Amino acid sequence: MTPLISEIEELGQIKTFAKDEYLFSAGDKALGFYYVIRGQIRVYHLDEEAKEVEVARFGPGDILGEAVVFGGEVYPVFAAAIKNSKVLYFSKRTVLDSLDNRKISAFFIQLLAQKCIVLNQRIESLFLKTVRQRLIQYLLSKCAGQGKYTIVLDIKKVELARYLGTISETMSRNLHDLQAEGLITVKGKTIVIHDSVKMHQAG
Amino acid sequence: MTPLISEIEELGQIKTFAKDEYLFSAGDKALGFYYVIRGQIRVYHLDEEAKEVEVARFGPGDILGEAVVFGGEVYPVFAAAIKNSKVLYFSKRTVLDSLDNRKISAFFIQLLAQKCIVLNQRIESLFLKTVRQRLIQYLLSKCAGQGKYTIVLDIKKVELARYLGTISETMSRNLHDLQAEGLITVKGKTIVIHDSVKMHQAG
DNA sequence: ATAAAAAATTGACATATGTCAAAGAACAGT
DNA sequence: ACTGTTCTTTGACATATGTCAATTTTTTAT
Repeated sequence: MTPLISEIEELGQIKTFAKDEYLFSAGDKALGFYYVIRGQIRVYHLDEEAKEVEVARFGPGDILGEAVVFGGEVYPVFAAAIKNSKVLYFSKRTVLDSLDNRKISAFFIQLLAQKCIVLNQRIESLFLKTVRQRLIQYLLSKCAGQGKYTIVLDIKKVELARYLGTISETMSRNLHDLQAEGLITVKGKTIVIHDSVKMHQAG
Repeated sequence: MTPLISEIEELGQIKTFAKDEYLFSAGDKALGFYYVIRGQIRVYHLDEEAKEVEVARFGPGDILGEAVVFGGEVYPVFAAAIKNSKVLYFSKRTVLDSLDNRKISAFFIQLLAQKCIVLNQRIESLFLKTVRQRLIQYLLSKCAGQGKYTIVLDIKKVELARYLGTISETMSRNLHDLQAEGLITVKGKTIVIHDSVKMHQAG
């Protein structure tokens, strides 16, 4: 989620993509990037057996492709809409020509810097050895402070599993264990954390 | 490795750090970042048992701390020199005041964008299931094209193991296996890849 | 050269995790 | 409400990996 500033909004042009339509393909020259207004974008690449492996998903308020536009040559992945989507498209030329504007350049510097920080956190959490630890950390990251919290997952559990670097079966078992230990209550997509402090200790 | 441009070099001030001296500590306000001229900087954080966990290492030509300066508030980690080191220090104020200069802002945008790309690649490689796959990918990344290659590790094997998200024992066994399969020859820090194509297939 | 310290390898072993398969639960469309 | 589809959970099982401990190799210092 990144709110745009008006100076930048003006640079973009509105585009719409129907469900399953491509924004770009791997290998395409990176000529522009996208701000999602409405809908959802799936980013994936193909493995050896030409099977799609999802690497990220972007929704309203997210920006995608900017790192490649500013720091690379060609998109390394595919991007396709999974719902009818509305986006703001920013062409590389237009944006580069606007970097004289201090507000605009500062915006992108901050945007990219924050992305770096998030990516670094992601890497660190992948270094946590067990799925249990990664799962606990993820759940705790969804609630601030201490006490009791209710989390409602906004993604499918398969997707959460992938995000945590595992598969749904293993995650399911870990959720089950945490529940058996009395740390959480799971009901469909709703997860109640009974005590975030105890939860943290259990990691 | 990032070569500086003269406009930016002028903004920095030379500082030296003795072996084991701190550049900054976790929790410190992020008031500036560093370009390493000579020496080596260890970046780490402390786990629950107050044990140091290294997360990165920076050498000549590397820039550290810039993402936090541009996109955060406080350093999330510790940084200390592991050799006597010479660096260029850039204060946040000085750099922010210089973003009117198009060349300077473009430099940082590209720098951060490329870092994002590298971090994304890192995340993707951590998603490769087995240590074997990650090791093979790492070795292949060290040699371009196809054919026979000789790699000389410039880091300790424990460090490479950590980088790959594993421990030295497991890496050692995997190197042994690859050698037994005739794919590589290991002699100390020197690793010879006999055929990068076969190597790739073995992943 | 020799001794001491650090790094790397190897073995034995427990276990968390992925794979395969099947059963249950939640969901969407008619 | 019913039916087909998708998502989730559970079980049985093989295995890659981390842990602990011992040994060998390499590096460093005297």
